[in-house]
Amino acid sequence: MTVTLADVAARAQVSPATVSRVLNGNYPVAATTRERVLRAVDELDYVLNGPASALAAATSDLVGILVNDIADPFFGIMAGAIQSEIGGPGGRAGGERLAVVCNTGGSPERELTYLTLLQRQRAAAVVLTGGAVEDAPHAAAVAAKLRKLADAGTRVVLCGRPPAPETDAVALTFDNRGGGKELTEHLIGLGHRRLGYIAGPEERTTTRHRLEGHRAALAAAGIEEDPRWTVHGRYDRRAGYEATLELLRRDPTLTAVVAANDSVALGACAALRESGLRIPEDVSVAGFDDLPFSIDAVPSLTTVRLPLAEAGARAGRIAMGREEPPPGGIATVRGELMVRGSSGVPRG
Amino acid sequence: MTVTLADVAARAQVSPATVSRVLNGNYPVAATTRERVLRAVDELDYVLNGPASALAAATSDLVGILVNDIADPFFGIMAGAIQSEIGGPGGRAGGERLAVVCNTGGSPERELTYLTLLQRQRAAAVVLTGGAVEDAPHAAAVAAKLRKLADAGTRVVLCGRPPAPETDAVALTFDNRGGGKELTEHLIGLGHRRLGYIAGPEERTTTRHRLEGHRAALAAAGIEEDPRWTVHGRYDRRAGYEATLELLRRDPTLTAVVAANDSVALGACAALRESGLRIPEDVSVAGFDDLPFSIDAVPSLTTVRLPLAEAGARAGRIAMGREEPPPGGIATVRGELMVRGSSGVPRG
DNA sequence: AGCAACGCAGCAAGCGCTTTCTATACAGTC
DNA sequence: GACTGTATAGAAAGCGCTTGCTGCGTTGCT
Repeated sequence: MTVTLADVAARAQVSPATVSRVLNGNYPVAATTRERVLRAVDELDYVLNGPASALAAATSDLVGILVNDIADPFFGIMAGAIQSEIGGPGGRAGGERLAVVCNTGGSPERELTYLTLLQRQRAAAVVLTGGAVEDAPHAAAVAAKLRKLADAGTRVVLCGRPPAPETDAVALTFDNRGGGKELTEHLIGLGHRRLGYIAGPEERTTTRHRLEGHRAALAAAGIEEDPRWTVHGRYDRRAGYEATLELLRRDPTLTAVVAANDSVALGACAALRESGLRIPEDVSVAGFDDLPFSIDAVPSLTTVRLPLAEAGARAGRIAMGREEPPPGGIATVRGELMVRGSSGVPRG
Repeated sequence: MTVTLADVAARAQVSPATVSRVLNGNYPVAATTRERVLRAVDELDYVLNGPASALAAATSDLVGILVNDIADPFFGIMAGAIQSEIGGPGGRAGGERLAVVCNTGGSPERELTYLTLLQRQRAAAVVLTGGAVEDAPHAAAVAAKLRKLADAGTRVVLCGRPPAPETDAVALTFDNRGGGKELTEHLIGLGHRRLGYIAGPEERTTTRHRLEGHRAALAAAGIEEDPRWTVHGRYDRRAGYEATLELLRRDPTLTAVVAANDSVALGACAALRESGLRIPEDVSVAGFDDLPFSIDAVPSLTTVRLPLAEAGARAGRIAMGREEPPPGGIATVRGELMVRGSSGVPRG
């Protein structure tokens, strides 16, 4: 039925071992033999049996990329960059690896299950992207899994995710705290004193870090924060829309709204506009991430640019062992404040 | 080093065969024995060896999803929906399958390579999303691959992609032609007579179909199209921006710009605005797809909504054999015209 | 010319699992 | 009490590939 190595060997009049060596190219094979084998492979339209090969060699060419939300360009951009470095088809690398992205949907259980599935497949490497959930038991479970993966020879790297303690996974962390601080400092510098903050889901590290940065900036400026100024929600436009309405209800005198990310900011803009408020004349808005669409918002969004593609590419190279991990296994990737039209001097 | 089935068997004082049967649950095993085995699995923290299992059983639990651009929500939304139905961790389905998305970047070679890689892994199913490239040799190569995959027992389904002739792959096709026609009819109905069209890459089926719909509408209204009114570019905002500038240069009297998709439309809006033109007073703009951000554009985008998530979910179910394929293996999924603020009556 | 060294190919032993077939044990039946 | 039937567990034969080791023919050296 299906063509096997042995069939190719028979056709090329060599032993299976030789065919295997030609295919893997890590053993000297005479040029003429090689050619004969290659011809046979071609003629028989042979396709290597991945599982068999993985079993015998005790390694596979699978590389997993875990993302929280595949429909979100934040992850898509990172995943694409990682994948392009992993090799995969068309990547810069030589060997053909199957770089696959797994969508956890932000669910801790799915994250764990995917890790198990990848462990089961004896993945060559795993890259986890985006913020982690701040649940101690879950964090411990993930750490344990990562340790086990590493033990089994799987390279683990975290991209845009805080380091995992008790683990020697390489981590490329975004400086969410610093970015958040800078962003709010910018608004304060413009004269804002009453700033609403639309945070992400409570339990995520990213949420907490950005919020901490925001608060640090307020504190540094001697602004006392009103608890009513912070609303939590999901990382999407809808949440931004609703949260903004809520903020406006709580305190109509706010002059700025800082959003957890750009999508949320877009929702905030919509809500403000529908409430008859001009941006930035009446209320300034700021986002985070600088996704491609942010510059097209009207007015264009003041935000913090995260080098998603660069970080992803680097993570990919590290996962492939083509770049040295940063000293200590941890690197912080900084964002860059992008001041655009959505932020301005407050009225009055 | 690593725990194997035999280790578990030894610990549970049963044969490896029994352990395998407990794990696969398709053979009667006494409750007490089962429990003993399960306990051993737990105690040893055993993880099945995927490749070995795939080799022995001649099937794997991998399901591949091919997308053209993982950073584009158009694909992200579909992929997410497919994945959630595939089962994967947390999906509705029972068995745990590893649903993985592969990013072809729109490159025909990568598409082929990924298919080979999936074939090599003996994937259980493969879903190809998005438009295909209209290159005869490549189409033939893909068709051949798909046939081979199907022969090997892999279920193949196309989602948002035209049917593959000479293949019995199930196809859920978007009615790009109909949507394009309806969109342009809407603009014509508003009084537009000079409409620019920013098309996608020339060689893509999606591009051609949408453009055909546009032209059909023009023809039906007796509007003779000026070749200068069509510009081709990539499916991103940048292309939309540049193409719009080009269109304006070629014919400053255009009263409407129809874009290949929403991202392109966003770029078009930016270019128009920078050229001092108001939307829709001076120029109307229309997109396609109705991605989440489209409603947030200012003015919000008139576009054609494609039921991406629904189609993806259906494709996923079909791929898993949990839903009957449509009669004839081909179904057309229609879009819905969303009239919003970016289109209006032309000036004058 | 003689011996070591080398290059290249084959043998064969697994890799860890699934599954067919067989064996055992018990319960039910006449 | 011998016999058949049913339920459950085990033995063993691979699945298709990789790789350490062996073997042989040839080249290089003295």
